Amino acid sequence: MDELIKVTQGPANELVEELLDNESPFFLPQHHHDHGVMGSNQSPSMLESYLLGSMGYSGPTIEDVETSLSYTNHGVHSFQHEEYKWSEECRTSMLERDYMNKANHDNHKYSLRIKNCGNIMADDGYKWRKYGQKSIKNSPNPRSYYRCTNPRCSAKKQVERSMDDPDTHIITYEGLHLHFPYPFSLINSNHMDWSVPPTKKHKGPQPEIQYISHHGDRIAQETGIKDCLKSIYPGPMDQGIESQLMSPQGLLEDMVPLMIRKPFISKLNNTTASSSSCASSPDSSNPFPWSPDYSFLGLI
DNA sequence: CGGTTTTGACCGGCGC
DNA sequence: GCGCCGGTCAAAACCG
Repeated sequence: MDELIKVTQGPANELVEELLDNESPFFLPQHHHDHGVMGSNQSPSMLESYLLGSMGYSGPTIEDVETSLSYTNHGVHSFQHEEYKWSEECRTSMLERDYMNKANHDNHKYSLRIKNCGNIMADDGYKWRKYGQKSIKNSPNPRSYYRCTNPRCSAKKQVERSMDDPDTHIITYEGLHLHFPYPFSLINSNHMDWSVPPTKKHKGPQPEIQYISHHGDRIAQETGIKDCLKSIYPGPMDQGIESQLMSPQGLLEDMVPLMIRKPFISKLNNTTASSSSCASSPDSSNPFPWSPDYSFLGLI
């Protein structure tokens, strides 16, 4: 556990190296990686234990989400704001006020109700692979099962339409993401070329999610987010990279993962330098071997 | 051709 | 023990 604490106290680039390293204490072999039963009988990894124990982290609380909502919106466009809109084409895709199903809040499992427009699925910033679909008893809508495409990550989610509102998706997340969302992507090759922004775009129609207020304190809002990103970004933060990070696609800051990550990021912000002694990545030519879409790692 | 989705089979938990 | 139900697997189909 001392090693874990030491890692969190290192500078951001060292932290990333740790995260990239299979031998890192952060990435001890996961329990029940692909065969775990969703539920309470899954023994936590050391990371989870760490989050759960030493840091007093017990999964996202309602307060975390509330705090993150206020953080990401800076009071500029509250969810009660009657003029609040995402865009002309897609106005909702927002977390409803009753986004959290407290009944499912235990065991790192929680549900969100996300209202969409049309068929556009809420993009929470992670890449998911569908691994199953089941029709649910007493429900006309099937439930889809997704796993995070990052092989280091055992996060899962289930998505189904609400019975009472076909525009509302009920998304149940389980497990902790061990990386950042993919839209932060800066590397689109097998080499560490931070200067080349990615050209890959999402498939299909995407909601025009706008993180910048239509009305208010845009600069102040950007500044806060930039500071947050700079504290965890492993490479030089030139203007191009910054614009990528700050692109509308890159910051779905109102969505779930960042809500959960935010308390942890604030801890990273306050860290001081230390060394780490861990080995290199298994494939040093590709720092992100699981997917070119993942540009840098983080913790959720 | 490789990655993703679909879909029926399989499995385990749970209630009766 | 049996049946139901939800979750997962894995082969086939699909797609870019």
